[in-house]
Amino acid sequence: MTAPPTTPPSTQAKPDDLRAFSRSLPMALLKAREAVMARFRPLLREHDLTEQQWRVLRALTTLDGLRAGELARASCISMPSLSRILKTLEKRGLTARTAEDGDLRAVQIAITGEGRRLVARIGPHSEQRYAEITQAFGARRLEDLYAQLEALTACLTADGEPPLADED
Amino acid sequence: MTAPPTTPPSTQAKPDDLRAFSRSLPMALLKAREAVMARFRPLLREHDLTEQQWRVLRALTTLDGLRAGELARASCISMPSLSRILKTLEKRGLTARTAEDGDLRAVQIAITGEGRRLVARIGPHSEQRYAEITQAFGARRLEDLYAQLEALTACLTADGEPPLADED
DNA sequence: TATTAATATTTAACATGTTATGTATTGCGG
DNA sequence: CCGCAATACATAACATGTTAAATATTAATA
Repeated sequence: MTAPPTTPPSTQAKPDDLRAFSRSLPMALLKAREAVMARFRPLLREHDLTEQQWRVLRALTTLDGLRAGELARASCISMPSLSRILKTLEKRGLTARTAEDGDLRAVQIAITGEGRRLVARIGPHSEQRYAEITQAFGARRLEDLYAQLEALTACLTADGEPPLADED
Repeated sequence: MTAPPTTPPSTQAKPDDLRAFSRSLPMALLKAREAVMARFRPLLREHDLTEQQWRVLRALTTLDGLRAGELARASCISMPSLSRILKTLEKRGLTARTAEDGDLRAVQIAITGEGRRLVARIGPHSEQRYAEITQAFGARRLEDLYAQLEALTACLTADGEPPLADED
């Protein structure tokens, strides 16, 4: 009873639901992400940047003058977190806010010259780590993995979940 | 100009390194994980459990009497976080600590009867969400994705990184 | 125009991740 | 037995994730 319906191909004799636990998709994604980030964290730490701060700067380098909401989506950071992160980055003089003309609610975020210089300094090293990972895992396999991850994300975010359930 | 990048579906001609940004492996893994977790979070929320608390209870259901360090590794949670989580779970009467005989430093963590009952109540629903995901994405593709994620993790954690760099 | 709903952002409260440090216990060398 | 490194946890400090509520501004409507 309560047999995990996943029924993966190669299975041993294990206490029934243990395997279902260690074979958790969120865990697998978490571990993979951790393994990847471990390659980048030391580099960012050298420049006193967190992973998320780096994502914000990186996004602004490409897409400057974004509104906060757009920046949040582009960097995969929630608005509350972004608010705090921008406060920190502004204190360091790496970004700046400016109110939008037409809409006084909106704020446009820009990266400063100093911010750009920092990204320019770190960028090449980051690319190098990326190249190492690509080489270690294989460029083709990596492309394949990208495709599968995007497919999974699309498959789960597109629809499938009725907008809202019911009971609190 | 500075067109809002709200969900650009097909990659067009974009400023060179934008793609490198949106094609970040950590981001891809993050998005996929988010998409998956979105299916489980409402369920856990109904029972006032966070994702990490659930991982701990789930691990203890299978492997009871683990030491804190072992539990941390099994559930992919850092020791500092686990310490806090166990405090919360104990207050709710779902887990219990007991000192180990031979080694007074070590602590063995056990799940209580109430904890087991809670897991038993949530488990089937969780399995159902899992089955939905499996069906939506395809069982075979999912197995393939597992294999690739594990390969990537192994490939990056095995070696490749000299133990420690140099400068401060 | 006054009211109200919707939008963009911020703040608050709590839980967790990350890094460094503290504390108790064990094990070892002298 | 004593001093000391190593081990197993716990705590602290800061940054972020998550959820809900607050604030300010705009849009919609009566």
